[in-house]
Amino acid sequence: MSDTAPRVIPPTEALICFNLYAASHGFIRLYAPYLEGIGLTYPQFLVLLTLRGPDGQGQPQGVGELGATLGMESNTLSPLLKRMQGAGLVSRTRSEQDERRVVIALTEAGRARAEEAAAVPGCIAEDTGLSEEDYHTTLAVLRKLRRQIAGLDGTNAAE
Amino acid sequence: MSDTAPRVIPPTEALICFNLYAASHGFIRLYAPYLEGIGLTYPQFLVLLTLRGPDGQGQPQGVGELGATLGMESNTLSPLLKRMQGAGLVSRTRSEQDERRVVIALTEAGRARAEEAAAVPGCIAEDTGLSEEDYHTTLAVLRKLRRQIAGLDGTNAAE
DNA sequence: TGCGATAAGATCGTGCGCGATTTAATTTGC
DNA sequence: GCAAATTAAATCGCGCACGATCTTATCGCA
Repeated sequence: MSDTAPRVIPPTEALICFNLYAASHGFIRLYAPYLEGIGLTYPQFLVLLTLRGPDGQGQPQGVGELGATLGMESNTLSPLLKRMQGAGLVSRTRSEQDERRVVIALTEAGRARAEEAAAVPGCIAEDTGLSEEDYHTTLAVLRKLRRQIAGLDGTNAAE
Repeated sequence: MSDTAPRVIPPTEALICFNLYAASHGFIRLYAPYLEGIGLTYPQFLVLLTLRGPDGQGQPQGVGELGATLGMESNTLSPLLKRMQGAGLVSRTRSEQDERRVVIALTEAGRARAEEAAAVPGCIAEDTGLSEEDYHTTLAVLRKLRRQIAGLDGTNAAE
């Protein structure tokens, strides 16, 4: 039984990046059963929430805007959005003002699905049993960390 | 210019899981140029660090132990380790005591590469400009979070 | 007005993650 | 001592991530 516990502390445990990596995947595993229940993958869930907007009044947006919000690029989003279109959740239409742009909008089914999706984080929060205070501290630490590393990777060097 | 900034705060920003997701991928992007320089992917880097051990005196271990440390399973590790074997970094040998087990050991080249890998986190830490204090707070928050969600996903229900 | 530069998406190849299944070896129960 | 249950790893399929490249549309500017 206690053979499962590692003899020494693995070196990865001291790294912020590994703890982020492990925590992120851990959280996605928590979401999995809920998302599977409504037929979404985790990134699709994020896209749906973004299109829905904070108050359920989100507007259609281009692939690029969506990507800027979520930290994804067209090489990830294009196939993902095509799958979501195939599932009847979003529409993809070329902008008439700028034929390069593809505007993504929720379909009726997509809007309904987004409502279901919006309820999931609450369930997870309950599961984790994280206190209100811990929640806010954690969020603050993570957002500070993200700001710290934003535009540090060569892209977005200037603002 | 300021058109890039979102008009409203995206709902995903309020989620711990998205902030973990974004920060994790952000960090991996920071590591990328360094790891590319030594011919490693990020998960391969983690495997190499784990095998190296905290003091460079790590011992060979089974696929399962490696997976328990890194939060991966054989469906991820098996092909990954085969690629690392192909690159001459590790050896994969069936245990004689238990023929089900496959023991992973660093080759000489692997040990050398692990030393290079062990130097990378220091470079990143410099890049980020994170203070000693912030580093420890962040690490503490993340490890607490991981403990909070560990064994909450149905697997590992009991200890 | 026309042409080079830039920008928005799409496509392709490779390598993870992970659910589901398979194969093979060990342990357990009788 | 042997069949059933358990365990370790591998395999398969699909969906991200992401670097690199391609296509097409718009912009800049002489």
